[in-house]
Amino acid sequence: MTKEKLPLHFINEEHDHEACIADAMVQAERVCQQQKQRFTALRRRVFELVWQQHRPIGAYEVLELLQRDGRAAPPTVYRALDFLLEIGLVHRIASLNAYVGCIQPHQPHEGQFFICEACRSYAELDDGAINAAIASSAEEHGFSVRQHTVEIMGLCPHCQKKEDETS
Amino acid sequence: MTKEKLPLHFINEEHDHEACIADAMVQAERVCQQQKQRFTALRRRVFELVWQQHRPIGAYEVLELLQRDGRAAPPTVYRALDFLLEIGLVHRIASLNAYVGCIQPHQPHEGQFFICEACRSYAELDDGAINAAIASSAEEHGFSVRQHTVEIMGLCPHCQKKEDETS
DNA sequence: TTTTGAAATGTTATAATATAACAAAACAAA
DNA sequence: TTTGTTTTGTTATATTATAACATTTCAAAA
Repeated sequence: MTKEKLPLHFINEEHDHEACIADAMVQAERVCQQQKQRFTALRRRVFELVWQQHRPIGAYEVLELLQRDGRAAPPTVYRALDFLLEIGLVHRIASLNAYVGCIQPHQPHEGQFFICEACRSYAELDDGAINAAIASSAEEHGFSVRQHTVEIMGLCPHCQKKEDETS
Repeated sequence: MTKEKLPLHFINEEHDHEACIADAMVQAERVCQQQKQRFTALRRRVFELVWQQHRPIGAYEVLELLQRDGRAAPPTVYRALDFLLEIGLVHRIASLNAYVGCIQPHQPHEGQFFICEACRSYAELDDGAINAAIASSAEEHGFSVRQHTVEIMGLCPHCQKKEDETS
């Protein structure tokens, strides 16, 4: 489990990714049990593959990885991803046609994504101020919100530093 | 030109769409001149088709409409759309793989989109509070923003009313 | 006015992403 | 152990987007 309070996780040197994955698997297991959903071998494997990357990964990339275990076709991957999306274990990044593991699957949420264009690492948060600003703007215009997509592209702190050094 | 102060334009009964389109064409012309870009017949036509819908429209939908004028292939449409995106005359809605006309092409911006899932009409705004919340959250996490995607799905005021009546 | 080079468009093929439809298998509950 | 439901396999195909190269158009130079 990460020590940070914030649900933010740009990957960096200190990050213990083995532990991070293991933790995520346990949490996922729990979420499925709670929701009385089957965490089958396939679903577990797809979730693990997505989580391992720790960056947005395309469905066909997942497929390639999955095919190392044996034959598999697109619907297999999409169905597993759809399941994981449904119960909130992964999120889809619309602007990249890609998927990321969800960092706080225990409580349903939508969240916002900060994605580094250099190293492709990302951070997921559920920022009260952003949520409030959207809700307030929606209310002002009489719009009733069902779902929101907030994807912010740029450079993570680590890659900014690298960029400064080269220039 | 719409009389509303806000760059919001869910379409409704009062909306004079003929005038709206005509106005948009004039503005687009001006923007191209200013940026010394050619507003060719094709680009003009594609812009007009997108604007006419007044809702997010897919590239292949544009293609179909375009083909009524004569033969055309996907790259033709994508190139025109890419041009229009580049100079800010249209926006792409990533979560729908679709395109919308930009309501304030004279000043570059990114904006946020409220999209009605019932009637598919949309509103574009550039809400200071949302922008500020994103900027502040980014700063807090040391993230440097290059571009943001904010797409909010739900029901426009008009369709909420309709829904209330039927239930 | 003609030439010329760049920009735009046409055309064919194909890549990348995603789903439909139906068959087989796995599984949970009766 | 049966039965019905859920999950997965499999084949085909839909949808969205781009690569590569040929042709045309156009504006500005000569």
